[in-house]
Amino acid sequence: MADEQDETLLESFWEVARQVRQMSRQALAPWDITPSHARAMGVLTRHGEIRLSELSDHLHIAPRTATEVVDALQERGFVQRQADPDDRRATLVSLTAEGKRVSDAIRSTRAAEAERFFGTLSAADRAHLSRILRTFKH
Amino acid sequence: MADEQDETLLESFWEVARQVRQMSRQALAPWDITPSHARAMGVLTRHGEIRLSELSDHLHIAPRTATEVVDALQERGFVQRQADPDDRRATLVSLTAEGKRVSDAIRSTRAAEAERFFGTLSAADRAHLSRILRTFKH
DNA sequence: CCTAGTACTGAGGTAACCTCATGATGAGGG
DNA sequence: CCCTCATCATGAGGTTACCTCAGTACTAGG
Repeated sequence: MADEQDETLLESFWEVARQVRQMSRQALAPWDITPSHARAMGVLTRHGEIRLSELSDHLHIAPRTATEVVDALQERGFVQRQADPDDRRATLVSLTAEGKRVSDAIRSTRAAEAERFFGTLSAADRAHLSRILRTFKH
Repeated sequence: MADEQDETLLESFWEVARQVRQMSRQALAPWDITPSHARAMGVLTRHGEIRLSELSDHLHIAPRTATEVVDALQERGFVQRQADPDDRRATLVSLTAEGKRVSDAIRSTRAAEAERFFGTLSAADRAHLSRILRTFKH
């Protein structure tokens, strides 16, 4: 039945997600950075200087958690906090020069790993998968 | 380029995986059980009485972690430990009657949730997705 | 029977999240 | 003008889901 198939679909998805997660972790090992920190840097690369709350929105995490991520990245010298001149409650977060450098390096390595992972798929299947996944866009 | 596309493919995948995880959590809320515990019960449903180490293999987790999962499920009365008569180092884990009952209930609810989630896809797309995901099978 | 390996578990740790409470600030109404 | 209410970040403390390393109990092979 459809139910049966959907459950295995769910399981297959879970399984592949697990592999993706593991791959991601390995790809990031050279920089000794965690996936969630890397994702935060990706958002900062794409959006530039943004508020902490904006960052948490993009990452789909609670603001409090974004604070922790920024703490960690700041400690490593990858991001910096600045007071928002327009709203003294807010703090703006941005990548440092070092952060940009590392973010770019990560980005290209990740792309290579993704290529290796999804490379076994035919171009048609890749397009298909991409289209199907996009239909779930919130 | 392929790189660019693969990176977004990776991101799309991540995004959908996040939704699936969230859905899973919600579907399990009525039983106040966590996804990882539910998965362990699923393995026990499919395989019956097995060793703790076998359980950890099926779940792709360290044996030590399986110990913790079984501890929790045992405390709730869903599984039981028995000494393996053939090897006194080993312990066999199995579902209790209550555990079986709950596992079945979870299974059908999960299937319904999966149907709701993947239901927006056409039958063809579902088949496609299923096939593509299976090609990653370790 | 002695050594090497295997099965589980205690101890302790990490990543990635969460909620709730609090202090500082902004914004709109009276 | 000030008073209330919402919003921003963060301190404190918790949870889930993992991990490694060390130790104890046991099996198996020579």
